[in-house]
Amino acid sequence: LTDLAVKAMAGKSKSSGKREQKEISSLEHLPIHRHKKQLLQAVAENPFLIVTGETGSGKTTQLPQYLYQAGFGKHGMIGVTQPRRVAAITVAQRVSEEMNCILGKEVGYQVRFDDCTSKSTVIKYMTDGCLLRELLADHGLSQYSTIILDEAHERSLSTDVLFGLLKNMFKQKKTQDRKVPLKVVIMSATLDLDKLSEFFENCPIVSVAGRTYPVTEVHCDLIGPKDTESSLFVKEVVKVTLDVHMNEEAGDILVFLTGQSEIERACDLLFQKAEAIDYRYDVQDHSVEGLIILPLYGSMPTDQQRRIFQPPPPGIRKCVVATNIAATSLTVSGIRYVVDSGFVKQLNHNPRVGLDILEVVPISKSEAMQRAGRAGRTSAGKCYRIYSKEFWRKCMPDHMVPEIQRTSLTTVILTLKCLAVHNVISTNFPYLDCPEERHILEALKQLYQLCGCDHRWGYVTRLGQFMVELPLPPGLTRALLKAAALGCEDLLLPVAAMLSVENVFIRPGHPEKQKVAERRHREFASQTGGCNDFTTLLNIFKQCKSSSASPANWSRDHWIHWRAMKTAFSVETQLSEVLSKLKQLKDFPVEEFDGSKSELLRRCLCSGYFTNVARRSVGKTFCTMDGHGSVVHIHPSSALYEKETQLDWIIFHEVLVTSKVYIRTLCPIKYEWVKDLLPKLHEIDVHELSSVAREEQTEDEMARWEKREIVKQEAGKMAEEALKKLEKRNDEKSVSDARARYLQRKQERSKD
DNA sequence: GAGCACTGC
Repeated sequence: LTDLAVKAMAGKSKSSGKREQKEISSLEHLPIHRHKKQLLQAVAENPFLIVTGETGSGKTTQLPQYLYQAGFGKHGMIGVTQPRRVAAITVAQRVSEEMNCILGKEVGYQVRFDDCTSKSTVIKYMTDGCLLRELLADHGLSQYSTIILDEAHERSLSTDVLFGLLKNMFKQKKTQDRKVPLKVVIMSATLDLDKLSEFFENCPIVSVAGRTYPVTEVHCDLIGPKDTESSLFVKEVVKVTLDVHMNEEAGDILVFLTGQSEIERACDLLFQKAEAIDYRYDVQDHSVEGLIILPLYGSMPTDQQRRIFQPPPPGIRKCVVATNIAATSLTVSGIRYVVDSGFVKQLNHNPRVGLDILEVVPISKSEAMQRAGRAGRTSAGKCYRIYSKEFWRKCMPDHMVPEIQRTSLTTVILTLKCLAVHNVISTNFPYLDCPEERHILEALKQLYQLCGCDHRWGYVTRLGQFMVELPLPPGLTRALLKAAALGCEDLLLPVAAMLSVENVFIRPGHPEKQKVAERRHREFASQTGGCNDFTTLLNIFKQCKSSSASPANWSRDHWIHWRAMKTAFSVETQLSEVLSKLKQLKDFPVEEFDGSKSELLRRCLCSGYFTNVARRSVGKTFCTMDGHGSVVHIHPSSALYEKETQLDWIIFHEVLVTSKVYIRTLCPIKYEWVKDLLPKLHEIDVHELSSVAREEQTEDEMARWEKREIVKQEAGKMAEEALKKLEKRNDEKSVSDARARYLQRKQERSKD
């Protein structure tokens, strides 16, 4: 938890410094204090309540204390959820200080890998994912008197699921075994409040003033509705940033860009204005005419992040060039100017091609307002937007599409079914924003394929109940359970852990160092035969864990991210604990293995990844067998890159869509291993899986055929769209190749 | 011959 601690400290030093100057009585000057009576009365009289207020209103720290003082904690804990772990920890720290008690006693927190609560805990801060886990174990949330969902406007996947479940609990009166009915408070910035209120039985809304300063918004008109090239906005951002630096009064600048490469390019350009210094190879302070330039993104080493929070020397201006991480996760103090690129990198799931695509898209108006707000935390500020008013009107949606409408829903559907919500279609389950039906159907199909739900009507299976206990993507869960049944989970646990954490391979910016790192990485592959990326991950895990020197030093010497390795070790421990509990159950499956030992790992992987089977097609390309028939390429980071022609059938962990459609982390398999599983990919009619849900059992054959045909047509359209996107990025040669492949595939299909 | 935002269990 070192890294979390660093971030927690960064936030803490700021707030505790403030607190030292003021007495605890200053809490009474918080904007929320005036609403204390009104809030307590509203909670007492209603099952649901919405509290809205900007940053600095004190709602997160004060409302739970008010409720506690008013006796709401007598019949159960007051649970407060946060979308992020650091937030849950820091807020709990702060409230325990305010209440003058030891953290973990009356006030505690729970996040993954760290439960800091006790029997005496009455106010519990936690991540929303943790509460969802608790709900799986205790459907009535009997430990709690009150649930507060904080930061609801962020619409995290878990918060959205909790919305529906808590509303259901109220509707179904599942709270009958309670002494006192459960109270639910939703805390949100001012977004769609009427809709939220309507959703929660027309509950009252209490508005609390914030404590922020005015931010002047300036449109620079450098980007219009027609500008979509990402190379464009980096230049424009740099231009505006330099303008701000030259012409504006003292005050630090926060620049919002889309990702690491754009940030590095922008920093390079900023430096070029003075002299050619490559900041990446030298961590000493550099300044461009009184400007310190600091990149900030998630995968950056923590020791470099520390400098972000330090104030600049007198007379020097600090400029932080950051990803969206600075919008919510990290607070940089002293910011007076924000430069907004207007774009964000977002992972979107497309059910029609079954691919996750990471794409650069315009932000929403509410996200732009959130970014601007970062300039008004300590004094009045200014926000420079590089895009025009027309871009704002035409290209930016009012609100971000919530995560539940953008991601694969397999895990969500499994969770709901395990909570006795068999009917997952919107006509039954209350989604605040309903995912498209085809998202739900695709999730049902995948769940069925992994044996998590039943063929008839999609009821959850025993295996599905085991699966929900493991915090892993469904395919990987299935593979791990297979391994456990065969008694070889030690082989798969480290692989599952390594696949759960961010990429462990360090890719240095310096070309020479990059070669050294690459050589080191290739050794890991060749040590275990050089033809299985999963085994390579297992190899790294084992070596790092058993390294005689400190594992941290070992990681540095081998160009491996130590931070990610530490997380992988924690994940492996947790998965191992969950698995051994499951194995103690009487009906946990036990199977015999009849193949050779060298096949064991791959055979287990097949049981979960047979939905990710591909077969070699023309040249170095592969064709997926999941029904989409997408053409994919092996990513150059794979040990099997440039060994394509030696391969026939393979399974892969993930797809990346960048300049081509790449598959990453893969291994060869034999057709016999998946032969019996493959029909499962096509045999099921997804509408049958959900027919009970939609109460359409009587629906006649014709209508179903029609629907199936529409789905097929859409899949075809989507393939064309995906290709069009690639054409833009590729050169003419590869475009014509792609087109040829596409036409060939189309012809082959029509023959069938 | 690539280059991947951010969370969470």
